[in-house]
Amino acid sequence: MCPQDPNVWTMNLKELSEKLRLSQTTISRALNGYPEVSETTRKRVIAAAMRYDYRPNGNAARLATGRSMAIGHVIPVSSEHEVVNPIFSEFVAGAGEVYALNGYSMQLSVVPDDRQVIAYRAMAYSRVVDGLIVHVPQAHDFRIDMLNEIGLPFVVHGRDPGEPAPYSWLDVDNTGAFRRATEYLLSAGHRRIALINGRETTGFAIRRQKGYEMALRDHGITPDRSLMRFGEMMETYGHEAVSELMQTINPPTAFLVSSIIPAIGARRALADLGLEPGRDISIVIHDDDLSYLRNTGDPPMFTATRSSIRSAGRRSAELLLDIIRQPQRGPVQELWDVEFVVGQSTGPAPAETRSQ
Amino acid sequence: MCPQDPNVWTMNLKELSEKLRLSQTTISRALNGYPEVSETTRKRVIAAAMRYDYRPNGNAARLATGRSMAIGHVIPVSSEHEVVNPIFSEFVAGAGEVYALNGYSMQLSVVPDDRQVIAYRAMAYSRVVDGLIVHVPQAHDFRIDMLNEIGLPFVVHGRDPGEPAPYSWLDVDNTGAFRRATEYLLSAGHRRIALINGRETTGFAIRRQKGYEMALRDHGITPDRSLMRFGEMMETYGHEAVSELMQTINPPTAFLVSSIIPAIGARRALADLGLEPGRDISIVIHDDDLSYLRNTGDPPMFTATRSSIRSAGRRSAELLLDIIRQPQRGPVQELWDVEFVVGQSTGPAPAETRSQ
DNA sequence: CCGATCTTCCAAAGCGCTTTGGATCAGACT
DNA sequence: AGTCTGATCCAAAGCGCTTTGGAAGATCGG
Repeated sequence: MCPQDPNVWTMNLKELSEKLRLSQTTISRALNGYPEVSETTRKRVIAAAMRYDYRPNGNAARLATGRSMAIGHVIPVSSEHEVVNPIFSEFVAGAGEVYALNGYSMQLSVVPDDRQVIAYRAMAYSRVVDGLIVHVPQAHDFRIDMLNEIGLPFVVHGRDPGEPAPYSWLDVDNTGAFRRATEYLLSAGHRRIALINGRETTGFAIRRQKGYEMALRDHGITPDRSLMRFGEMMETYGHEAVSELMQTINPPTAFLVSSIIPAIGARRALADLGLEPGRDISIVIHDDDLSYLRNTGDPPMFTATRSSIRSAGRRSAELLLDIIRQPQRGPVQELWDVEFVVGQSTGPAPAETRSQ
Repeated sequence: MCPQDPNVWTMNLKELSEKLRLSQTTISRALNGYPEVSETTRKRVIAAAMRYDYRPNGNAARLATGRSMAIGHVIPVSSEHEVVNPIFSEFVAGAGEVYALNGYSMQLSVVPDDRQVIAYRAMAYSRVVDGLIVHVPQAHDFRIDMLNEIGLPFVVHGRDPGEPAPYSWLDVDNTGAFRRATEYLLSAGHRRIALINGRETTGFAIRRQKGYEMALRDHGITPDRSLMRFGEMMETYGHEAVSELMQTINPPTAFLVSSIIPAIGARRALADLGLEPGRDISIVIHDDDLSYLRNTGDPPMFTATRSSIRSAGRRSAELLLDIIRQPQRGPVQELWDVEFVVGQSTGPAPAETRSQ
């Protein structure tokens, strides 16, 4: 068999070198900006390359250099709900910008979340990527150990809540954020505050719960498991969680919601009951600043702890590229503070529950 | 310089062949399932490969075969709003499933929408992908001509509303869907129906507008440009568009909204005015069936034309892989019908405007 | 027991780049 | 004139796989 490509055809280096009566070396160097070639021939080469529409074969270059100029991302699809968390697209958009600026491309693998390790392993070992971003670390995450062992550069978005093995990560201060948010509600007189959290095993959710419980305990309140929910970031999840909680004998007067998506469901559930956030009940969200779903308004519609996930994507990519360029440097870490903004969705606790 | 990889190291084919005292040929064939090798040696090879953790170098394989086993997607970021359309992540998730099932990977390029052509060209010519998916075709789309010229397999999600050049596409019947939706509102007595559409240049938006106008004309209504809005798929866009339209002297009694995201903004704008969809005013949306933002309920919260974007991603990927496997076959096309579901967000037109 | 036919394996030639280790030549300096 | 030094350029050796075109060895009918 001929190596396929029935139609696609572009000139290769050898042919171009014959046309130009120059060696392949010179052409390669001219095009890649090496100094060993005179400016006049460089110009000549570039002109010819344009004229004949010569493009180096990426796979050959990758093999020759040992660099793939690509970064891998594994996007898990919740096997339970078939949901792909919308924060990924936003994070990936941020990271993608940085890759593009630096001549890197991005390799995506969309896999059911229970098959993630396989996907990471495949990417790492096939050497088609020079580095990886690890998304949504869990407690005692396999992937971190595996990648450390392989020795492939990687950056974790978030932190393994387990033991602090040395690895590079970028995270927001989830504990601090949710502690702050809870304190805000407490100081407004709320005592029954529900937490509509993310999936229970994720590092994010664990830290957020911790911050929430710390604030409660500081005020002498024992965290009540029945006021906490864990789940996938879906609108319906927020709707269900809030609907259920509002049907209990002693419903919460305030909600802490892990993202704007379930918060929209939460708002809908409250609207079903004729309750208006900010007047009858309070909502604080964590706002990832999704580009298509902004917490806008003046004041913003939701009181929120805010941290741009897109910026996190950008910065994670930068860190990763730095690590790739300077592998000798040890792990880098970056913890981001979270902005707290007061919006329209919070108010004082109703008097009767307040005195309770 | 050594071809980098300071840490990462896995055994290569040559070394494994020496260990096994077999030729590289035999090992390659054994691992790739060719019949010219006995079952006993195949077992031996596989066992050794596992033991020594041998993984073929992907870039070498790609160069040798001429196949990259990768599909490219170019995701545009609106340079105006910095928005990445959330339907992409859903489409890509669907396509990604199919790629994974067939041993393909996905290469993503996130670029400002005005630099798309460059990104497509780079992907196509560097031969690091075996095919491409073209997203959001515009009228007289450059990319289609370019890819046809290059001869790289591709599938367009949507159709160029310009001249019907021969190319492969998968589309939903946007015209039919919006015609149907408009007719539904007309038959409920609505006469002033607003269209909150997508970006004006996109094939989707053009076809939807066409369907909307056809239905209006069928009922003797001249389409009114002042009732149409075009914009990025953002929550705030829906909010602004509806707020503005409701402030006019003769506001619409029904809205046709291009996606659930702006529809949420629309609903918020109406809530600001104390209006309840289904009772005071009507909304019909086009529902892409986003996994994290489902139009659920019984009946669903929004009356909608529904078509799963995830399924479209899956199917587009299948079509593309078929084309790659059988390049001699001509372009394939697939037009999907759209489901129409009546939900809670529509009702009869208010009496006063009805008689108007 | 011998040629024919499978079966099983191998040596070697790519794939299209990058990079090493010179070679060549002009100009500068003794 | 002879040597040295940069400035240019080149031939050839990889990178690690796949695939071609045989070559042995085993099997078998006659």
